[in-house]
Amino acid sequence: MELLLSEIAKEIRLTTEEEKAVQAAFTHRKIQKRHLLMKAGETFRYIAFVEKGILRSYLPGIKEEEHVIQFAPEGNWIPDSFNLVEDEISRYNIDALENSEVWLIDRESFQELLQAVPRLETYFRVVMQKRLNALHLRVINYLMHFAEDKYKMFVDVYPDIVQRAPQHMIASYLGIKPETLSRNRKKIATRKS
Amino acid sequence: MELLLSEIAKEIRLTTEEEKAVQAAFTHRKIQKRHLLMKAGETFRYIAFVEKGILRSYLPGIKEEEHVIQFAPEGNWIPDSFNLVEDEISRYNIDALENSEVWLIDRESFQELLQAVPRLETYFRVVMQKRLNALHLRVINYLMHFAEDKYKMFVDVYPDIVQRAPQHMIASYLGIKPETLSRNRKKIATRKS
DNA sequence: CGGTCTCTTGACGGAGTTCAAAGCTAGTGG
DNA sequence: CCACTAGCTTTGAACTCCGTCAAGAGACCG
Repeated sequence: MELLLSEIAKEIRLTTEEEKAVQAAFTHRKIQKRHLLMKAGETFRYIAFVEKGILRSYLPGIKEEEHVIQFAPEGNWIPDSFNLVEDEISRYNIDALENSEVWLIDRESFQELLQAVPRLETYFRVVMQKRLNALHLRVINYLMHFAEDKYKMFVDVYPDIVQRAPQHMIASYLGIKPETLSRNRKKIATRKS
Repeated sequence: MELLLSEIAKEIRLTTEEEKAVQAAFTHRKIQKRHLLMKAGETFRYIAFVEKGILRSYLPGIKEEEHVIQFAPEGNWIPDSFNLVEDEISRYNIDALENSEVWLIDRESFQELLQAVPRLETYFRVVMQKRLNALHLRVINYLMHFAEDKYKMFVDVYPDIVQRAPQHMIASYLGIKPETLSRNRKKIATRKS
C-alpha cells in the first residue's frame, strides 16, 4: 500500500482517517507471471494500481493477433481508461509480465471512496491528465512514418519497459511486426559501431 | 453558455450560485473559419469548450507537414489533454474549421473555479475518462494494418466529422497520405455498387 | 473570371508484411 | 546437473500496399 499512498500524497494531503478509508476500499492481489488478472468479456470490472511488477493490457484479436494496449509498471493504473462506467464488460485482457502485486477496486467501492474522500477526485483528475498526455505522445509516435523512429522514440520514453517486456509485445504496441522490429534493432545497432 | 452548462448538468447538479461562478470563470470568443485560437510556442495557456462550430489541434511539423491531433466539434474540450500544468508553452496549434464560438479558461481561473466549486472535479474527471476511452479507440485504429480499415473505422466512429473536415486533415489524423485516402475512398465506393 | 486550396490520377520505388525455417534462451522435469 | 521443450528472436526471399513525385481537374472565394 505504501506506493499507492505515496503517489496520492504527491497530489493531496490525506488525514490518517482518510488513509484508512483508502486502505479499506482496496483489496490486495498477487499475480504470477503470465497469469491473467482480467479477461475480455468478463462482467466484473475493476481497476488496479500496480504496487510491484508490471502488467499489460491487450486486445485478444480474432486470428490470434494480440494488440498490446498498455504496459503498466509499478505506480501505474490499469486499465488506464479508468473505464468503470461506460461498459459493463471488459474489452481487454490483462496479464502480468512478472510476478506482480496490485491493489484492486471495483466500481461501487470506487464511487463510495470518492464520496467518502472527495479530495481524491483531484488525485484522479491529475492522474488522468497525465495519462492523456502520455496517450497524446503515443499518437504522435504512430504518426511517424518509419518503424525505426517509432521504436527509437519508445526507447527514449520507456527505457525501463524495453528491458522488461518481450520484443514481440513492444512490436505489437508499436503497431509493427516482430520481424520488422528485429531487423530495425539490428540496423540501429550496426549503425552505432 | 447553454451547451456547457447542460453538459455539466449531465454529471452534477449545480446551484444557481455555482452556475454563476462557472459563467464568471470563462470568457467568450468567436473564431473565424481558418483563424488560429492558439499557436504552438505561446506561453499563455488555456483550454476551450466548443460551444458552436468545430476546432482542430495540430502539430505544425518541421517541413510543413502538419499532424492533426484532435477534432473538436460542439460540446468538446480542446486541447483534450487539459494540459494546464505540465508545460507552460503549447505544443499545438489550434484553429477553426468553421466559424465557431468557444468558452475560454486559463490555468489560474481553472484552479480557482475548482476550489470554489469542488464538485466540478467530478465533471472533469468524467470528461477525461471519456477522452481516455476515445484515445484508446484511436490507438486501436492505428494498430490496424490497412489504411482502408483505418478510414472505415473513422467513418463509423465520427460520421459527423467526415462531413465537416477536409479530407487531407482526416488523412493526417489517420496517419496516411491524402493520395492514399483518396484512392481508398474510391475503392470503397466502387466496391459498394 | 482569375487564384488558391483541395481532391484525383498515374507511374515508380521502397519499407514493411508474409511465409517459412533456423537459432537462441529460459524454464522444467528427470 | 543436464536434457528437452516451448517460446522468443533472427534471417531470408517474394510480394504488396503505401509514399513520393508530378500533373491535372474541381471547387470555392473574392
